[in-house]
Amino acid sequence: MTKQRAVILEVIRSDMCHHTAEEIFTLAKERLPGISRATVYNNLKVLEAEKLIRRITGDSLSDRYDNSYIPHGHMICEECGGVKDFNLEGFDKMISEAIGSDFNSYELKVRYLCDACKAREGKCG
Amino acid sequence: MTKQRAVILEVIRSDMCHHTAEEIFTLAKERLPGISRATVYNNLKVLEAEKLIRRITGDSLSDRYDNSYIPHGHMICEECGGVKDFNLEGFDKMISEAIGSDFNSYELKVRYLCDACKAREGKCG
DNA sequence: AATGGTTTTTAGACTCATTCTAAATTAATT
DNA sequence: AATTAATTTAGAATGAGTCTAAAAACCATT
Repeated sequence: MTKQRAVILEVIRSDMCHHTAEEIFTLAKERLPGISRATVYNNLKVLEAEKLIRRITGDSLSDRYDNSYIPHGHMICEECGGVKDFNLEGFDKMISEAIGSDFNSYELKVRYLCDACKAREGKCG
Repeated sequence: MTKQRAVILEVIRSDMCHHTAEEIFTLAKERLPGISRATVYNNLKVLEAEKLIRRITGDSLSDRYDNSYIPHGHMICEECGGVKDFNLEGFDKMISEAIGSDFNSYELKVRYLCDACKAREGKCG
């Protein structure tokens, strides 16, 4: 665990946002001005392999990172792009039965309209 | 519906594979040698907006396309990369309840080890 | 079947996230 | 301290996807 890797992990754990690699790079640079982009990418891979973080793909152009490796759902507002976590009771068992096998992990993204954007619907401005 | 768009749709519907844009481009070119990559990308967007196909993101470097717009799960073998479809009975209702709202669509990917790769595990060669 | 207007296609340039590379640095081990 | 292995760095390279501007196809109306 180098100091670069520690800072990257701290950045990811410092809030509940799902940051992109670029955002993590910017935040890490505030503490380690010399850190390189490649180091961020390298360590994001290492940290995911160590199951300390989880990569979430396909929400935006760039991948994002979740500070928890434990699988859970992501609900994404189609209007504002905001991402929230949610859990599904008994979901693991349900998947195992559906696919007829154990599994290693899953990724679930639900696209919806969040309350704030729903309230704004149809209004001007 | 131009002839380019028709060919692209036929290519996607011609098998149960989840092709990348590049693969679709190559296959479409066999029938329309003059077709351009940009046309493929444009039409994939149009076809998804029309709910005739569905984009699946994050399985590999490039996006893939499903010949059905109806949401369903994808089970992806971590060893060979093979993708299969599967369905979850009553899943829609389960999600609605979990997120406390209606939703527009979802994407579910499960990573596992397929039977063929499981059988190969630990063997040499 | 010519007209004018809109939509689509095309080729290639462009963007941008991510990966690769090779040299330099750091950490770990003897 | 010397040796080896792992990590970091800067920048080049890759490659999926987007953008652009000009040409072509399509459409509705005379």
